Amino acid sequence: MISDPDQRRRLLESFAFLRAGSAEFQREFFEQVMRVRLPAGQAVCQAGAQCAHLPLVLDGTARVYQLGENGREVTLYRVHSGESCVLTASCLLSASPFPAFAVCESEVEAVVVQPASVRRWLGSCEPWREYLFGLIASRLVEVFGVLDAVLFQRLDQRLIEHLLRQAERTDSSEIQATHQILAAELGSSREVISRVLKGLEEQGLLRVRRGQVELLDQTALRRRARDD
Amino acid sequence: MISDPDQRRRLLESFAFLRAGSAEFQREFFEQVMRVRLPAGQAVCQAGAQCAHLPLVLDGTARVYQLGENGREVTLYRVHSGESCVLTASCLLSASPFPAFAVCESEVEAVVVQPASVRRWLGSCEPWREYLFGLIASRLVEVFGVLDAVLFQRLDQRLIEHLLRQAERTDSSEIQATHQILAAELGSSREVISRVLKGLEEQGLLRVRRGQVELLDQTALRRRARDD
DNA sequence: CGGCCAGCGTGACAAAGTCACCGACAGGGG
DNA sequence: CCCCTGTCGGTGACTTTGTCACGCTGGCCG
Repeated sequence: MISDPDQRRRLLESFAFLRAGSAEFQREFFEQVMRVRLPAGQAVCQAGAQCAHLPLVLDGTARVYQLGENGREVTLYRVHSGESCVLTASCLLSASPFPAFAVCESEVEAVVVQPASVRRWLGSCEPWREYLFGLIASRLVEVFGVLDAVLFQRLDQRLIEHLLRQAERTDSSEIQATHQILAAELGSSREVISRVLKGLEEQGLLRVRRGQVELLDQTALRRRARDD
Repeated sequence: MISDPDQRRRLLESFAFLRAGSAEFQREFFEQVMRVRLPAGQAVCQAGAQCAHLPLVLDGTARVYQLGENGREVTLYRVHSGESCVLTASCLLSASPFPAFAVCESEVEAVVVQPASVRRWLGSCEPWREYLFGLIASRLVEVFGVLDAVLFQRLDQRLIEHLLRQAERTDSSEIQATHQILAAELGSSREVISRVLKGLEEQGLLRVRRGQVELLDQTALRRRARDD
């Protein structure tokens, strides 16, 4: 139950489906939903677990990833503010076990919805339906993209692309990340990332320091990521 | 529009959501839906295309796969009788482009639903909602499984698993498939499949002939797939 | 100061993908 | 019958990627 008018305003701003919904839907939404705060590093879902709630993220990001038996990882996608985790949604609606892991990357502020409410609103609220299906579709596309990258693209290109994206996101040419973290991102292993980075450093495209990578020539890197 | 009583009976048998739906829903369904027959080998969807209809398969199977620029493929999942293609569904509901390819493996008999009907029934018919969400969830799980296999499992084990599944499906120890087809199934390349098969043949686990693989010692193969 | 440990480098090897090329086989037409 | 052609499979040489074992280093903390 959300009663604070400020919080209600915040939810309305963050979620278009809520603005688009009827007054009854909004009333019901505020009544049924619960606010939660999760610390950074908090595990949200374990593979094989049943999902008990659908979280809608207001602030912060969570990372959803696969884990191999040898300890290797791949990031599947991230849940940002205004979004929700489709995997959770579909597991919850079909009572299948969650086939991956999720963890909070930063402190996460969210509201959680009971499965029963998720179901009911699917029947009663068109914007809510659109919202969920939109999420599902975009996630599917993302996951397919990951699979495509893993199978059909060279690691150096993928690494460069990721570094460029990261630089753009933080608006800085210095990316704070250990080789281990980059490996987990791309589904590779630390040693390989080390080697590739070293190669790129020898070509003068970037500089490697403990815990960070500095991009030197972003245009050359972009070119390298495309054709090579 | 489906008017033939036999066909209607057949649809009712194939789709539980239809049996579970109200009389009005059934009437509307039979009225809105159209029967199609696609020959084996018919391409159903191209990457980047917009989906115009949601197909519900009555008979036959379709294969959904990713295609890399160098020509390599991976099978993502198959659509069997009684099922439908979630990718199509979600693309259609969210107007995103289809991120993969789909092709009929055998002759396929299906009914197609207009996007408008898909949407309307989501609002009006609970069993239809359950059906679609169930499909989405199971596909998601499958695709995640493929990604997991590609990243974290050895090719020989994956190949063996696939051959064993195939043998079980056709209830025969002889699998009809070229190395090329096996490679496309697993997201590998022909040469590698050839080499792996040769290795297994040298261990006396199977026999390779032109266009087919004969499994000799299924228990040993099963053991090999597990621990190795 | 010394120990500890996360982060990184490296060499040797194994697994997988790529490229080029060849031979073997099947089926059809002359 | 033979030859032609296209599909299928085998092979060697090489590259890329993953794995394993080990060792170095810089920073933190007792």
